[in-house]
Amino acid sequence: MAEKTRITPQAENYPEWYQDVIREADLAEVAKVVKGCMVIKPHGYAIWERIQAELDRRFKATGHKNAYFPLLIPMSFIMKEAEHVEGFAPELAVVTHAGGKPLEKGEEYCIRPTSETIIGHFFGKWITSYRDLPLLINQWANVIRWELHTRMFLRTTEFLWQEGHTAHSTHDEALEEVLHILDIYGAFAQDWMAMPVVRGRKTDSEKFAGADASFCIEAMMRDGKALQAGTSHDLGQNFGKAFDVKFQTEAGGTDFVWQTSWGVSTRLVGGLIMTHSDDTGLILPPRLAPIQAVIVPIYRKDGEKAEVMAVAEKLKADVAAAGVSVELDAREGQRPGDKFYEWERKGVPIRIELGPRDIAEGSVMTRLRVAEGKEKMPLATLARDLPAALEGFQAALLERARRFREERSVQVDTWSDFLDVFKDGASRFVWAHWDGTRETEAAVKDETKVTIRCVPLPGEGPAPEPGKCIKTGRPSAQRVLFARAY
RNA sequence: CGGGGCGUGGCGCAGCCUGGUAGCGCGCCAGCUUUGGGAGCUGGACGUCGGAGGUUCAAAUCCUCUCGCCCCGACCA
Repeated sequence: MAEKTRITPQAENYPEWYQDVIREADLAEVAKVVKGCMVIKPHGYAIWERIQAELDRRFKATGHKNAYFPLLIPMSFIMKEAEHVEGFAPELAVVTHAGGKPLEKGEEYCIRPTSETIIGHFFGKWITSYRDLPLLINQWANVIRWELHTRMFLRTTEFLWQEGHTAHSTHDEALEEVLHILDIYGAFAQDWMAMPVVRGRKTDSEKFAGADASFCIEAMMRDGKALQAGTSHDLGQNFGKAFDVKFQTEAGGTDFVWQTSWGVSTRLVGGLIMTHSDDTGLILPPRLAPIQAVIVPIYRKDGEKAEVMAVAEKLKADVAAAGVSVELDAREGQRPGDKFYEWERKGVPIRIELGPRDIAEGSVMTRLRVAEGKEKMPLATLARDLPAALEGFQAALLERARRFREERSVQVDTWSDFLDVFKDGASRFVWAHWDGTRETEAAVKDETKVTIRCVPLPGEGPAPEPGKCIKTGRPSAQRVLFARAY
């Protein structure tokens, strides 16, 4: 029988493949009626909810508290921090009319593109003493940035995220917070998303508008491009000064607070898709899969149906009791083959087939989402063994992703080799020397569209060794990460 | 904003050149037969052909304007 090709193969057209996977897994659709926006459908939103739940747990475990600030920000606030204005002004959506009347100049609001300014304002009201510090706040919210090019999950006009905002009495403490959060992001990406990341510092030209330094985690997608999956910023005293957030120090003087901000967004869902999925559809790591296991009952006659469904219901209850999120696909009118393909497209990690033959043998046929064949497992102990099987699958996905990345990571020492790696729009992770100047970085970008993703933190990437800049030949202390990026 | 493309049942498309009263596939609904890797047959529902104006006896088709979307470039989590 002819295989239905609902999903464009990755090798044929990667962007098409990405869109197809999202459609076939029923994660989201382009809103169309609202420019650049998307509708996150239940299966996609459920993944985001699982991401939220785990990150929220980790933030709270490290002393952060959730709060909520207004969606609308006075335009005057945005104007207060020079670099911030310059960075965000072009992509603001501004409210110019309200209550049936135009707003006066100076009364306009923008819809938040990020909340440093309005949170800075309130920090100024809340903080008076070193005893009020550190102040550790997180907000789950939506933001709007008027992007020219949008792609579902990766870059949409409106997106969901969390933004952490903290204030500290010393720069050392603020920097510690910035790096601590980066570790949380890195650990989450690796342990929950099964997505290996490189932790690093952004170059000056890539850093957040208004930050002294930006740190990031960078992941490799299956086309070799890099995805910035999370950022953590050392804001210095920039916003403290702009919003007059002063405090009395223990010694009796006054100082401006040292702030940080950090965030991850629904972009993570895009990263998840592009880290694991294949030409059959979505692949989800069990820890983030809304449905971890699906039971597909198989029967011919009504008599068989009653027996199979009874056993299936019992199995479902046992599996659920073992802590596994399980669904029994009892839909009529669809043959098992249909259901198999559907759940594969949706990325369910393990499928359990249960029919009269299995019941007679006291077993079930199982199949992991990434596997050659099926495995027979005893019915009696399945519920007990399933959690371990899922953990094994989680680990296997991480290992697979890690191997994929390593195979596409190279150290490059000459400009011609560099051009060769990135020719025809290809991308890999290239570790190469850079002279540290903005000019050289810009020259590389202009010529190749390749950017420096980050300067790796200690322990990331190749061990630091001096060398010569790939473009200018000038001295360099360590290799940095180059790649095409989303 | 520059270059290219496209708007026709829910989705994907044909029809347009050469005007004649809208068709195909998938999906959907009903019934029967099926059900261990994408089922078959029969019957059925669903369209102001993106919008406005014009030419004409007659416009999905020709002309003008307009709106929207997609792809490629400059901004970005």
